[in-house]
Amino acid sequence: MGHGGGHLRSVAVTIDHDGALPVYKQLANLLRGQIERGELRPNRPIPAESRLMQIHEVGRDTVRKAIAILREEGLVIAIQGRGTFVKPKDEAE
Amino acid sequence: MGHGGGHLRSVAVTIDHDGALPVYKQLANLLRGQIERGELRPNRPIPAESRLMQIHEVGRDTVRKAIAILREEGLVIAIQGRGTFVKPKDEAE
DNA sequence: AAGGATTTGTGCGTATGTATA
DNA sequence: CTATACATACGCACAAATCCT
Repeated sequence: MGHGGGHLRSVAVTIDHDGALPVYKQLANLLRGQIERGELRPNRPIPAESRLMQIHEVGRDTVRKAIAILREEGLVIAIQGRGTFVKPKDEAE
Repeated sequence: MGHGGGHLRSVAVTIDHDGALPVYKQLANLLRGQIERGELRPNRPIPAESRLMQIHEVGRDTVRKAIAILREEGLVIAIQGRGTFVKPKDEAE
């Protein structure tokens, strides 16, 4: 289950500014993929907003909207002054 | 109870999306009433744009257009990074 | 204890795109 | 074509919490 197919599928690793999907949704999908593949590990911080802005060349508003999606999905938790951390799978809401 | 019954109150407290007046003008009227009745007090901030969006279920552009009217009327002053504040009555332009 | 750097939280300023009446 | 309304996107500024020196 999860996001579907277990076989190879092309997961976007770059942001398409002219794509059909809004940039913040693309970024959310990108980060979700990194979490699901373990590239961003549980209880570890994801890159800071300023880093994500640099890496993907987007504004802070876009970064925060993307992270907001992951927060609503319960995938990450943001802590003021510390960072945004990947939740372990068994984390209760 | 709820919204104050059906008294002869000419001041709208809700937004009518199908009303004759544009939503942003309705919202401006609503906020102006709250200021004049002292529900929004001088030198105090009015609810943030994001709050007004949630409360009245309108978009940001609509909120900003409403506030723009109050600014032109000299009722409030918006300060970037801080908020939008009710001007005291004796405030000079 | 004090100060600075980092990071998230909040809020306004502005511009553009899309849809509708 | 214009006015209204919402969504997206970037920028700037300040507050609050945390961390480090």
